[in-house]
Amino acid sequence: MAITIKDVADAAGVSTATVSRALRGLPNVDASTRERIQKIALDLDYVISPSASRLASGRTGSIAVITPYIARWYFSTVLSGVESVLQSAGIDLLLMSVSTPEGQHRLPPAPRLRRRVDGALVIALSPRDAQLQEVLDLGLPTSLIGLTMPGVPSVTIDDVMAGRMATQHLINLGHERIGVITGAAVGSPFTAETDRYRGFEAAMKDAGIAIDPMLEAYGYFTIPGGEQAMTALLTQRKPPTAVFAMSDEMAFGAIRAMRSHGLQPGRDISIVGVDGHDMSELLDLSTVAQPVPDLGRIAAEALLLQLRSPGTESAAEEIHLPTRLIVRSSTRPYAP
Amino acid sequence: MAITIKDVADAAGVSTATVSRALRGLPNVDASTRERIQKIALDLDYVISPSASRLASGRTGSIAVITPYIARWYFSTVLSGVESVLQSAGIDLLLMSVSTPEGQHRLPPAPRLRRRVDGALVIALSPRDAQLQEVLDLGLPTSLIGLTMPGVPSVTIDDVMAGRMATQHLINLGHERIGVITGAAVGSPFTAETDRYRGFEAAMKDAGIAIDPMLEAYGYFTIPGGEQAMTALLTQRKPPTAVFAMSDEMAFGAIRAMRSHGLQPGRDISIVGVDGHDMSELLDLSTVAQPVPDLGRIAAEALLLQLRSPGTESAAEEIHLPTRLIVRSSTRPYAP
DNA sequence: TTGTATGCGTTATCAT
DNA sequence: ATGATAACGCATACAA
Repeated sequence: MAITIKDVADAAGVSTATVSRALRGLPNVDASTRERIQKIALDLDYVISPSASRLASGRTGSIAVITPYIARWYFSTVLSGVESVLQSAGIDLLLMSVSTPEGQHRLPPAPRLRRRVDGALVIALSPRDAQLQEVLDLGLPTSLIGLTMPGVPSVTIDDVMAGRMATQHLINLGHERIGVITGAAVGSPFTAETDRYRGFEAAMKDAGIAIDPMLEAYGYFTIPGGEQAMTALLTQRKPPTAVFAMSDEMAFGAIRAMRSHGLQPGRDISIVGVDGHDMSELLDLSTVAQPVPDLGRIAAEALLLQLRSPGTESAAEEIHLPTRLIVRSSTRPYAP
Repeated sequence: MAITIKDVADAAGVSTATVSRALRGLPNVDASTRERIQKIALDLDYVISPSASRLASGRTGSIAVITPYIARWYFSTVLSGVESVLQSAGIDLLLMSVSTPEGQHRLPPAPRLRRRVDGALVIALSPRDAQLQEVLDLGLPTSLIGLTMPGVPSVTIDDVMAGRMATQHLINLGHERIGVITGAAVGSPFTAETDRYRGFEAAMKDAGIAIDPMLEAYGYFTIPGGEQAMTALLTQRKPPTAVFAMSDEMAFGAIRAMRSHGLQPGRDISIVGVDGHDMSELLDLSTVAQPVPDLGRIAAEALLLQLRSPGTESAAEEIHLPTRLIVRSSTRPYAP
């Protein structure tokens, strides 16, 4: 059927071993023979059989990306960053989504990884997720994106700082009744959400402003959730004059709720999000932008490095990428 | 190192052939021995070596998804549909993005496909894309999503109908000066864009309304592009009273342009898009919604079917999924 | 129903 | 620098 390494070897009058070495750029191959072999391989339209190569070498040349969502902005954007790096490196990208605690029925990821990838990249699962633990227990080289775990390499932003920046921005504008839209009730430790809340707390404390528990609402990191949360805040006796939404998508929903109530973002109530979502500019939303494609890119590069350095149990580096506050018209000075 | 089929065979007191058959659910295996083998495999924590299996069988158990973008809504949403089906089928999903005509430097997809996938799914490339042609020339079972080509199975919406529905909606509201925001200048045939334009033309013709070339603008299917296009339309001597944007994202940009000019969607100028983008509800955008996750799901299922039916050169079915008009407040009756 | 034996296409070890 | 050859782990045609 297809051309094999043997065909190339015969055509070149050398052994398959030499062809293998030549084509892979290994040393100890005469320059002229290498060149000849390369030309013949090209002429014959030879492509290596990945299965055979993998079986013989033990390496798969592919890595898995494990994510709870594919179609959401943050996740697809991380994924695009990962993909660009892996493509350049000639590594196959296996995509697998996993169920979320609430989510739909899916196969657990760990069994699907065994013997088929050299490493894994995990996007924004909860640190206490059992599935995540199973993946880590596989002992594969793994990097985390958007979450941290002790002893595991990761790439994130400084979420405490992000929460602080957003909150401080509102405080600087003179706001004191500051609401916050978080994800859900129970925040597990070490999550982005928890860290952002800590930043919120710290900024409020530094400013000497008491946190009003009535001004907290759950938005579940979705647009409808943000809308509901904001509606809840607006129907309070004393609504906030400014709101910190822990994601742009929740902020979008919040803006919608404001409009439904005849309120205008910025003019009537200030709101700031986190993400730097594509749509944030469109909606004139102030936000703490994170370099999402870079999160994916850098995590992928770190993982590749880990794969290439045999044995070197890297020091489980935690990489933090910088965020920046983008001020738009959704946040304005407090004007009673 | 790892457990092999031999270990399972020895432990069960049978041959590796029987283990292979038993574990893959092939017939001609005694029920009791199969059960015993399964239990032992489980106890031993045996997982099959994909490389070895692929090498021996010739099948890879994986399919590639080829897409020009990963982080854009349409593409990531299609991808999520594809992924759910492939995961259920136990097929590996190899993700590879390709360069667009304008796009960044990337490796051509075809060489990366050879000998490593059983089939390919292509999302919304141009029918005249050379890369697409190379992929098709590979002779792999392939399904197209969001584009059609003679002789190749595909899953799309009826784009002519989509264009017609959107336009007819505006006409029904009494509009006559109807603008249109398309992708770019040269529309290749058989593309969604061209078809949507044909639907636009047909609806206008049926209504006896002349098409004003001055009311056409290019939005390049992006938000900024849509914004520019709308700005161009608004700075005409006689701006349109309604606009058909060929994608929701271009409509989003258009809405922004309208706001910049102090105009309100629906009240001042009506606008309708195509997609049913997550954000369309948030922005109260009327749109012709397409079942995007279903496009991916159904294409994946069709491809799986094709892979399972050996030899059956399926009749290159073109599947069209239904769209539906969602009316929101961005479109209102013409009121001079 | 089960076992035997060969082939799948490389890589890597050990010679030369 | 190059060659010979034994793995690599499974699938499958053929026998039994």
